[in-house]
Amino acid sequence: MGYNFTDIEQKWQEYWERNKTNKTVEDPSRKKLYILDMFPYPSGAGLHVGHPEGYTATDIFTRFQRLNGVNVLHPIGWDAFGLPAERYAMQTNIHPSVTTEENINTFRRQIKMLGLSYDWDREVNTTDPEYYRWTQWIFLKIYNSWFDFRVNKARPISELIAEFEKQGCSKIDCTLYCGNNDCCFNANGWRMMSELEQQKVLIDFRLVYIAEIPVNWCEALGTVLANEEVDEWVEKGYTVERKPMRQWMMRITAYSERLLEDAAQLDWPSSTVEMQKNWIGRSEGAEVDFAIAGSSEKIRVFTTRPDTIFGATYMVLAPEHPLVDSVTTNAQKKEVETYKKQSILKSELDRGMDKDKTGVFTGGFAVNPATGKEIPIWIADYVLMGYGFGAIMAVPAHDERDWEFAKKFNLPIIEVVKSPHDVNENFYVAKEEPCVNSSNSEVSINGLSYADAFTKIVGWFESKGIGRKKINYKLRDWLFSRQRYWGEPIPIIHWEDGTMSCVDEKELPLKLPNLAKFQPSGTTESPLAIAADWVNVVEPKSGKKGRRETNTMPQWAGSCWYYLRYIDPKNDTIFCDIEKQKYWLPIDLYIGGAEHAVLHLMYARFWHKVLYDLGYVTTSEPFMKLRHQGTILGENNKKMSKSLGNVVNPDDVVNEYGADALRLFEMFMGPLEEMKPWSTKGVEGVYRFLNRVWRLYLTEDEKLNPLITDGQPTQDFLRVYHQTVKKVTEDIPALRFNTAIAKMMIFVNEANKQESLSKRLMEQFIIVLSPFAPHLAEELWSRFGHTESIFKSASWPSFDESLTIMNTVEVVAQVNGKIRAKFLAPLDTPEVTLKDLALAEPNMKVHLDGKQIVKEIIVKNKLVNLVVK
RNA sequence: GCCGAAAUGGCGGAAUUGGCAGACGCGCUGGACUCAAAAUCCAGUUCCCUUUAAAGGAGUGUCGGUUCGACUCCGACUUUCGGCACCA
Repeated sequence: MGYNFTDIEQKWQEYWERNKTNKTVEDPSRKKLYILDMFPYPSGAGLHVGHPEGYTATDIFTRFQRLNGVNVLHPIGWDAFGLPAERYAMQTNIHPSVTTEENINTFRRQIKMLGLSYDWDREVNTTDPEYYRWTQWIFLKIYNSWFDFRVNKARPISELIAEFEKQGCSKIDCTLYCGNNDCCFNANGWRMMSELEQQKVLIDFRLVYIAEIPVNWCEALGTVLANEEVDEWVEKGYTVERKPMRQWMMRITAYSERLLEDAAQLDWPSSTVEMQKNWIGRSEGAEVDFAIAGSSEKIRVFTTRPDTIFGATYMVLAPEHPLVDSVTTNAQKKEVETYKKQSILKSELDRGMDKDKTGVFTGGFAVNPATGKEIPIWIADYVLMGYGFGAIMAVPAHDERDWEFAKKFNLPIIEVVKSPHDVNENFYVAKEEPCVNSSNSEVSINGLSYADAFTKIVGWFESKGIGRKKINYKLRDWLFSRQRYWGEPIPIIHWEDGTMSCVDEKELPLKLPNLAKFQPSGTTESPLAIAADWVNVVEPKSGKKGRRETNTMPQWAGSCWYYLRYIDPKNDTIFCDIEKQKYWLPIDLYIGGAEHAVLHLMYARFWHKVLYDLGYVTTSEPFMKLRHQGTILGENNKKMSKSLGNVVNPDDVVNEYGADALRLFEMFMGPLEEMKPWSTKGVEGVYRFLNRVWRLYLTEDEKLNPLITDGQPTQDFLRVYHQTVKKVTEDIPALRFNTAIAKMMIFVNEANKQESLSKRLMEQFIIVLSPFAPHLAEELWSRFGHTESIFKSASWPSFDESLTIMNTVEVVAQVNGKIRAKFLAPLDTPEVTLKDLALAEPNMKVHLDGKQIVKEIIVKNKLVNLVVK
């Protein structure tokens, strides 16, 4: 029988709720901290033990900081749009909003049961029209923006239109937007365009645009998936195929450089920064144009090895490349068509699976600008349309893939970098050796190192107007539309004349229509297409007919800015007041799963940067410090899963041991960021500790322990106390909760040995314990006669460094680095005395007997090491 | 294949600046209390040799190096986990 945690925890949870103990308001006179948990998706399964891990960590930090007088914003809310609720609706015809609300209620109850100190007045829910009104509003802000590479930031599209009206696109490098300069126009040209033509031009500039692209279509789900999402669903057994479709895209690629650069200053796990870096995939190289023999057209390629251009013996286009048809000769047409069809059907995943090189000759030839020779043009699916220009110059001698391909199809291999072996036997990709066989009448890079050859040959490209230095990124634009019902409607109307317009800001939120059935529409459109009343619109003035966009936003949209809404959750004139942001931003600590390393964390940074450029947010980065909680495995050391039957339900743990025990155990298991297995015995261990605390303070009949008096503590116990305060004070900000708890256990063990206990110390210890076990702490605090919450009436105790130190220390005596004796000496005993004390140890004498001391190492308060021969 | 992280008793882990390896907890062993059990309390618990103690030896994934001294620093390797994967 332990203490009655059920009553105590319920009592204090009700107290906090009634008294709004955790309510937070701006107070410029106080230091602030914004401590955030990753937005939970309220699934039907309820909370699992992984949730309380991160939540408890931030809660302890929050409570600790509040006890230190810091004004802490610590909110929670629900990322509630998403496919599971919609799939449930397809099966049952129960509206997703109904299941969503039920799930949220479960999550809220469970989270409150854990005693987390959220300010519940700031709770947000992405499916609430008052919330997604602003998601739509931000979407429109992004849509109505363009990225100006001249100033490296987003600007309102109206400023671009103003510029076009004045001077056309003369001051803009159009190649960065529409890929060529062919469409360029002057001010008059712009004015002469119809509205539809103008809109088409602007599409290439907007940060949100529609494109016909091959996407990952999942028939069973009735929706497309982002590249990043494909694996997840394929793993679950769904089939994902490639299909060209009209899709909404967000131009995240415009921010490649800034997302990369700014990541360096963030206090994030290095592995996460590294993953984002790899995802962005910056590489420096050159773009070069290869003329097509017998044509005025050119093939543009990206290469990181322009130094090897003299070795380019053939070219490869991606099967989807727009020039494929025009370079293909009649003789090769059939073969090329067949190959194209095959590879377009294959998903990128399938293409990657099979590393065996395949391809076909188009019959066409290009001219290598360095050698002047004609080289064959092939198509092959090892060249991807989505990277670079979807075309490569193949240098088989110095590239693994090109070498394999050349070997298979008998294409010439020419050594242009001095290689340690015959390049016909194997490729050589290293950059250490100088160039060879690389000269023509205008330029020679023979004998030059990689760096010098790179500079010289790119200089030659530039002088000839056929190429230039180029930085390329792996990052691709974000596929933003989903053919779903349960998501934010995209506030765009398509008119019968082909033009598009935004839903007026004043009409937001554009609410989801009520549907009775949620099955896919049968076409590739979302179920919204069925809601005729909602979809079809007429412009009141002109009578022009239009159709609403039926795609909805992906689940990531709502979580891209939720942390801003928490700052100002009820504002109905703006998504977040800028003055409030100035106080609260940026987020000082963000804790959540590592599975969001690239997706959520990259998308949110992107939106934040756009809003920053447009002047709606005050910082360039949202999350300054990020940590991931480690996965909690089942008791059998395997990932928790229903099929393995090793899932632990927090409800059960709380029922049996209480929330304080659950919190304490999750923190005691090991380092926050590491993966670690659950242990029911371990929960019992910390539960025993809480009971020891209870009994230390209260007698059997719940009277204050009579040993607690106004007397003085012993020197030794006073030291343990100060050591405990120090350890916990230092460990909490460093998120080392396991060692902080260990020290508190030592304190309680020592306290139990005392013949009398200082009331002052014992009261202070409750404060030290309170961030970890807030319910128990509140209860004990009240037993000392306090009438207000510990978190309102107490402040974090200070420690005296000098009192943490022992005045007698144990010193180790070593001979040749091996411990031969230990002895006690007063603190700061001089070295000479330490040596004498060591020499006096009987066992030292044994080991020193007959030997000569050649060296003495004496470390004050620690050790004496005598080196002998 | 490439990038990143990790490896310490029977188990989770501690030792953050090179200075007593194994804090704290679990488990286990013995004891106290009890008619008995639970709960609680006390003692012990890295391994080997030893009747015990003293004393000794080995020991932080493997091999080697630096150092008076290495879990900690350096080099090579093994294994596990996470990510990326024809990215030109």
